[in-house]
Parts: sequence; structure tokens; C-alpha cells
Amino acid sequence: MFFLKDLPTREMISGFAHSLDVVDVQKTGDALQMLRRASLLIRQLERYFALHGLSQTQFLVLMILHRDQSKHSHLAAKICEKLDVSKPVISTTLKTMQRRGFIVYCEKAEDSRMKPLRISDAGRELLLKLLPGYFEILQAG
Amino acid sequence: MFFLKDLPTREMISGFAHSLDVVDVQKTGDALQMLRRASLLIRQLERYFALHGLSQTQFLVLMILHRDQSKHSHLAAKICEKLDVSKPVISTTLKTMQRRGFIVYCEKAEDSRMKPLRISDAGRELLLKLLPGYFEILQAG
DNA sequence: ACAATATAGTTAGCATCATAACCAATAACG
DNA sequence: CGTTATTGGTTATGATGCTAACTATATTGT
Repeated sequence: MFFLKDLPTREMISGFAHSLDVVDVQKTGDALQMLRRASLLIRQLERYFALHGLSQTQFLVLMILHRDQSKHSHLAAKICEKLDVSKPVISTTLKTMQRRGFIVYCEKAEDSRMKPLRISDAGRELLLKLLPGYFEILQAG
Repeated sequence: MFFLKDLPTREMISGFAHSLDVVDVQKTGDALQMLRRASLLIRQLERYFALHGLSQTQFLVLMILHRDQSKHSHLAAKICEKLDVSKPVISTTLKTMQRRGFIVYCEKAEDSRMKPLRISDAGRELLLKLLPGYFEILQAG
């Protein structure tokens, strides 16, 4: 991600704005600043994950799988919902995660459309290794 | 973009955290919340731009070109800096923007490596059309 | 002057995301 | 029952981003 490095100044916003009608310069400026901060943070996180061969999505999937230890298995559709990404993304993400050994598919369920899966030991190990740095980046941001 | 729909609760953060050392639950939670809000906002903006055949990057390029009316022409490298995206992205973005008539290349400069360009009338028109909605979304977010 | 370096921009290759269209299996319902 | 709708998941296609490697021109430094 990214976002304007040199944020529009208040002057500039009101410059754009005064030809328009109702622009709350303060609110707009805040929103832009937030977008910028978030972009930088996301970038930092992505770089951190990439350093360990994960994408952010993969990391978040690991979080979800690990978090809910009560469930013995999870479904792509549910992960999809929690993560708020499209189905195809989860589909391919899970495939590569399986290839790399971070998740394993369980035995089939009664409903044979479903492909229940869970985090593997390697996956959990990696997640736990990355968590401290993850929180550190979040806090500093 | 995207980010965890159901944000990690404080309990969850401290759940992850207590095995770790120093985690400021408050700060971490705030950061996650910001990421989530920013993701939603960016998504909304992208949808808005897409509705008018622009990507966010294209829109921001238009902003930059329009903003600095003092300069008669701009360079890809400078845009790149201001926007904080990689060179190749600007390169291809500008190419498609030219194809669609939103920018025009000026006469060559003395330094023949440079390809000075400026916003076209069509580009400026589109930008001005989109600005109100842009600010509206920002404010609401 | 000329070799080494830096800069502007492009191209190639890859990862990730999205939407749309598609199976296959289950559920709903007349 | 049997047709229709829904649901879990995949595949196809296209947009956008990145890094690395490239061309071509300018600049620096000896």
C-alpha cells in the first residue's frame, strides 16, 4: 500500500474545498493522516512478514486458526468471513499454505463439500515466532 | 485492502500477549483498529474511483498534477517521490493515463532523459468532478 | 578526454487482490 | 420425489503493486 507522502496541507484542502461547498477541513485532514499512517504501518508489517516468507494474509490466517483452539478444524468460508477477503484469495492462500506446510487438511466432514483444515505444528511455531515482532511494530506505529 | 473484520479483542491481545513480555494492549488495540478503519476507507475510495474508471493511484497523480499549477510540467520521478510508490508503477500508470487522455507529454526538455508531462483538460475536468465525492467519503470515514 | 557513477524511465517477472463464472454437493420446497 | 436455490470451493481473467534488471543520457572525477 501507499498514500501521499507529502500530505495535503490544510491550506491545500481548503484550497480545493472553497470551490466546493461543505468540507470539514479538520476531519478531512485527519482522515488523510490516518490513511497515510495506516499505509506506512501496513507496509512495515508486510515487509516483516515477507522477511519470513509469509504474506500478511497468510499471517492473519495463522492467527485465526491458532486463536480459536476450541475448534478442532476450520473452513475456508469462515476464515473468509473473519478476514474480509474474497473467496478466491483464501482459496489460493490456503493452497500455498498447505504446500509450505503451515496448514493441514483434516479428514473429510459429513458434508463432502467442506474441506476442514487446521494449523500445523510448523505453522504454529512460525506464528509464535513472529508474534512478538508483530506486536512491536503495531505498538510503535 | 483489508484487515481482520472481527478485530482482536483486548482479551485476545492480552491472551497472545501474556506469554510474551511487554505488550501495551491499549496501543496495540488502537493500531489494529486504525488499520481496520483505514482499510475500509481505502476500499471505499477505490470503489468510488473505479466507478469513474480511475485507480486510486491515477486519482492521486491527477491531484498532484493539478495541485501544483505553478509548475508548467512535471516529471515521473517527482510524482513518484510525492506519491511514495515505485517507479515502475508510475511508469505504467502514466502510460495508461496518457492513453486515456488524462495527461499529455510536453515537448522534450534539455535533458533528453526526462519526459515532462502535465494534466490535460479532460484530466482536470474529471478530477474536479470527483473531488466533492472524494472529500465526502474522507469526512464520513 | 574518458572511465565510473548516477539518474530518468522502461521492461520482465512475480505476488496479491478482486469479480465473474464455474463445479459439486446439500438444502428447501412444491 | 424432483426441481430449484444455496453453499463450499476452484478456476479464469484482469488490475495493481513490488523488486530486479535493463537502456539511455548526464554527471563526476581523475
